[in-house]
Amino acid sequence: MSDSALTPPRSALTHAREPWLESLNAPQREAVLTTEGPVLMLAGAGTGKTAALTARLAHLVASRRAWPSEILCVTFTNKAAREMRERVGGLIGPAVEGMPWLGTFHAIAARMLRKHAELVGLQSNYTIIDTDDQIRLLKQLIVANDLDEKRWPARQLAGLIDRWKNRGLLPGELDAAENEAYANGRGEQMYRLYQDRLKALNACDFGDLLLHMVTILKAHGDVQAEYRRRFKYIMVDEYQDTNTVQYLWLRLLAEVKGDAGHNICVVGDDDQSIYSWRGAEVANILRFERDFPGATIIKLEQNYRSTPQILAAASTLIGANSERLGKTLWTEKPEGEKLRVIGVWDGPEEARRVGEDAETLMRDGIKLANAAILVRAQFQTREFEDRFIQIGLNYRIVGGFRFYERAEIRDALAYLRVIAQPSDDLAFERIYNTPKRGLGQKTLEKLHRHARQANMPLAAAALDICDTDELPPRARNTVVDLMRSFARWREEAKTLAPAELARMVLDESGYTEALQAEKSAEAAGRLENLSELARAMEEYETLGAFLEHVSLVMDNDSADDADTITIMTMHAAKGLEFDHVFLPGWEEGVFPSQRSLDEGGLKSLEEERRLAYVAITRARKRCTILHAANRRIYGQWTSAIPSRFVEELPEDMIEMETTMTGGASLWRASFSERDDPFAHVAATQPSRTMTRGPGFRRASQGQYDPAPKRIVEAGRSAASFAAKPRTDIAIGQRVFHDKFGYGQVMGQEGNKLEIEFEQAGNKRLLDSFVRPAD
DNA sequence: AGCCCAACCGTTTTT
DNA sequence: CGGTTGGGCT
Repeated sequence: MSDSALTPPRSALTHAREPWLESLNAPQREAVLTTEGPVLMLAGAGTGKTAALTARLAHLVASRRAWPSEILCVTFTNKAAREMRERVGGLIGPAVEGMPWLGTFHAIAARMLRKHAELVGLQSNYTIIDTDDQIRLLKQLIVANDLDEKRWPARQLAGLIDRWKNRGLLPGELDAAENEAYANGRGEQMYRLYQDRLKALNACDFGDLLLHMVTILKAHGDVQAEYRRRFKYIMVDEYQDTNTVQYLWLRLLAEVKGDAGHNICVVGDDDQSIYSWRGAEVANILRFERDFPGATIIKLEQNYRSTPQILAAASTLIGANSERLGKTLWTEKPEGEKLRVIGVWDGPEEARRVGEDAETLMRDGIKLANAAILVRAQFQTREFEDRFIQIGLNYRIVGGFRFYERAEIRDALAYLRVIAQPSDDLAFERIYNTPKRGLGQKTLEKLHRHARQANMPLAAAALDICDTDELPPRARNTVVDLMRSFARWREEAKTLAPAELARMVLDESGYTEALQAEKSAEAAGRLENLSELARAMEEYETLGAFLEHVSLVMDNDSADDADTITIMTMHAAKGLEFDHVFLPGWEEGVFPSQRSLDEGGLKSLEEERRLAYVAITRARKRCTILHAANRRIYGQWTSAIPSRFVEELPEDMIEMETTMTGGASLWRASFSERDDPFAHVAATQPSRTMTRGPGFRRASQGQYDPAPKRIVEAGRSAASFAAKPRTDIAIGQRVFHDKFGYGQVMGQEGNKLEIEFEQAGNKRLLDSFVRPAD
């Protein structure tokens, strides 16, 4: 169908004008040219999904089927949206500028909601609160309703409410069991109270953005009709990750009564569904054909990324799952290496081994940026970090706290929010005693009481209360000062650039000063982050514009160009690719994780398997899987058998290696434990057992001598080949390190330093990790 | 109001 | 083991 010969002249013309079609394969082209009716594009890993999606978008515009403003194109992350915009821009030029409806689910829903806010009792300038505010608000409600916050933690309630919202459930729509889940049947009541409180604050949380829009679209046919008319085409990326409320929202926008359905094209891969724990429903993609009858299904199966060996291994592994739509990846790439499966003694050895391999890569002239270590859980990163610092290997850990989640950034933003929106109580509460200015719980309570009585926001109440004698003189003076500052800042905000205002506020509030006084490594980092924030604000004309951006775009991609190996979770690696991929920790209890084995049964085990599939398919050239016999988890030495996923790999695609004496037989012994008929029943398998045997003793007493022949001496390690000692650092000098803080240089050897840290003790590391102290 | 210590807990993460 | 949190003490 995709061939131009089969389609009339128009297509020939199209080809001439649309050069991007040339580089697509047949199914990709079919996906681009099938513009009418529902389309499900099943795109396996590395099959050029984004290329097809962007080409389709470009095609719709170039062929005049729709104006850019008539296409709704939804992604999950800002990164994906940005990438799409850039790539489409590369194809059709500045026309993308006029694509207001290309963005994340949340950004688009927020935009719609601004327009129709009054239909759910909000004003169009509503605030979007994040998880932190959400928890604090719930905590207040829990206490106010005489619930024991210890027994019924706010986190748990927040989790429940999130899940309800993900499923599109309003307070009145919970069934009995659901309601029982919190505080003996008070879940629904608390949910309702929370929603009321949000409304009173003119705020909503992330879940509400979509849920409110679903409510509006359902109840107001005119609004729904308006959007249906507007969106001639709808495209959805990563459809397997959609949750119920997103699905409902899409249906309301796409469905046309009495018709086969709108021009909705969804792209996804059921085999890469790894987010069920945050509400994603694989069922959405599995059901697509039934939801949108007459759908065209197009499979992208030609992989442009990996070697045949990597694909075969991944395909065999995922074949063990049930309920798949089923795809078979293939490639024209030449034969490559087999996958390596390496068994090691313990965690430290695993890290040493990966470090050595990375050094070998460097010696062979391969850039470390082409390699990645993908772990199941964050705790695994530590072992690598320790080792890499020791041998001076450049690394980068992706994940952890994101920029806008850091306390100092959130504090700074809270100040700005109070300036922009005096009614933002949550922001006010956050900073009214940050930095410490001697206002405590009691003052806050009085403010709250006054605010409630006078029915005004906290900030207004604070101003008001100073005319009374409700507060003791000291507190009153402090509050007066603070409110004067806010009045002044609000005045400045009218003329000053946002970035300048931020600097002024941080200065005058005493925030900067308090951090400077701390003198710790952390504080220095925080100050750095704050200037980063101010720098980021330079691009914005108004404070309001910046805050809107921040509430939805919470990402922090600092693209540094240093040649570093990347350490990140498998989840975070989805969508990325690397020549060389290391997959450590393939042990029962680590991967698949103990929790997935204990809870969730087969379903969650299959999700772990999909995660393994995602991880393997990140590799372009070489994939190295490791498993350790012993590992320290939560301070306890634990021994484990290799992951069942290792067994599921096709034998002829892998090369086994073990560094342990006794060799493979030891592992075979481990495998044979699974002859136990219950071994494959997740919950009954005692997969992680404590060991008090020789292994435990040897490892914990540090007497284990790692096969010395394999260890590259630190002094000769690859990192120091290009040793260019820094001229700005000398022995005896005081230096600063982001993680270890201040220290004194005790020795220098090439680009390596020996430093006696004030807090962290003696360390050897690369000079690029430190800077001279001021 | 603020500091310190003990108890607790411990996947994956976006917006 | 190590980070966070909350309660209790000063």
